[in-house]
Amino acid sequence: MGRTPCCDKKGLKKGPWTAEEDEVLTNYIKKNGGHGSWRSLPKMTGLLRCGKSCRLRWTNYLRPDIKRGPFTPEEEKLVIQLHGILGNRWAAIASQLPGRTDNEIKNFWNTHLKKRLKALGLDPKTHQPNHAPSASSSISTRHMAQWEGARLEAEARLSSLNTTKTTHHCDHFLRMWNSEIGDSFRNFHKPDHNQNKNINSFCLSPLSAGSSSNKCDSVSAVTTNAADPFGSSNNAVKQELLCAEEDVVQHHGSDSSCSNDLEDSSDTALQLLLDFPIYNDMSFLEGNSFVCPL
DNA sequence: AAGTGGATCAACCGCCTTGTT
DNA sequence: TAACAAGGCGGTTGATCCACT
Repeated sequence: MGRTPCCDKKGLKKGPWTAEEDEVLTNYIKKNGGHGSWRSLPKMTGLLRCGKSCRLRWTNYLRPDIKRGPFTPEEEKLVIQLHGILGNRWAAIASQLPGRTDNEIKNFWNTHLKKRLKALGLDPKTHQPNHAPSASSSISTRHMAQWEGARLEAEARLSSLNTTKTTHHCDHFLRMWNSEIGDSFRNFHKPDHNQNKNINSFCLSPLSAGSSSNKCDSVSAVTTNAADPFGSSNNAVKQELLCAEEDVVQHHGSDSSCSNDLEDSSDTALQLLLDFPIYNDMSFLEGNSFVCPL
C-alpha cells in the first residue's frame, strides 16, 4: 500500500521561484478567487511545481497580506511570550501576528531570539534560567509572588468593570481559553502530568506536549479539573471563566456576533491571557539592551 | 582580490491531522 | 471503521550574502 507521493517528482522544478512563476501563480489565484485544489493547481497553470511547493510559495511569500520588513519590538515581545506558552508551534504563534508567516517566525526565532535568550542566560526551550542554583525554590517563590500579583490585578479589574464590560472581557478570555493557547495550558496542567505545577509555570514554560484534541471541554476542564489550574487562591480568574461559561450558554449559536466581537477585541483577549507579571518584565527587549548582544 | 565562516531565509522533506468515501 | 487524499506543520537544508582576514 503506502502513501502516494504528493506529486510526481519527475520533471518538476525545484529551488527558487522565478518572477514568471510567481506571476503565473498569483494571476491564477486572483483570477479564480482562490487557489482551489493545490494538487491540481500546477496542471491548471502549467507550472512545473508540485502543489505543495505552490502552496508554500503562496502562503509564505506571494499572499497579498504578507507583512514584509523587520519585526517590530512589539512583535518580538509577542513572539517570545507566545513561544513561552506554545513552544515551537509556529503556526499557532503566527496566527497571533497578522501578516507574519509561521516560516518567517520560525526563522526569526532560530536566528535572532533564540540567541538573545541564550545570551541572557535563559534556556530558549524552557524560558528558564540555565544555571540557577536552587532554582526550584527561588523560581517557585518568585512565581508565587508573580501569580499573587496577577490575582490582585484580576480582582481589581473585575471590581472596576461594570457588568457589560465584565461579560465582554470574560468572552475574550474564554475565546482565548478555547484557542490553542488554552489547550496548551490545559495540557500542561493535566492532573496526571503536572500535579505539582502551578499557574506560574505556565508563564515561563513552553508546552512541548503537542496538540490537544479536547477543544470543546475547556470550561468544564476549568470547573472540574482536580488539579485546579488556577490554584486555590485565584478566585478572580476562576470567576472570570465561570462568568464566561454563563455567557457562552446565553449566546450559544450566535456565531456571527461572536466573530464580530473577536475581530474587534483580539488584542484585548490576547492581552488578558498574556497579562502576567513575568511577561511584563521584558525590559531586555527595550532601550539599549534591546540591541542583540551578540 | 581571494578565501573563509557565520548569518539569513526561502524552500524542501517527511510526518501528522483532517476530511471524504 | 478503514483506507485514502489532501492540506498543514515543524524540522532541516542549502543557496546566497556579507563581514572579516
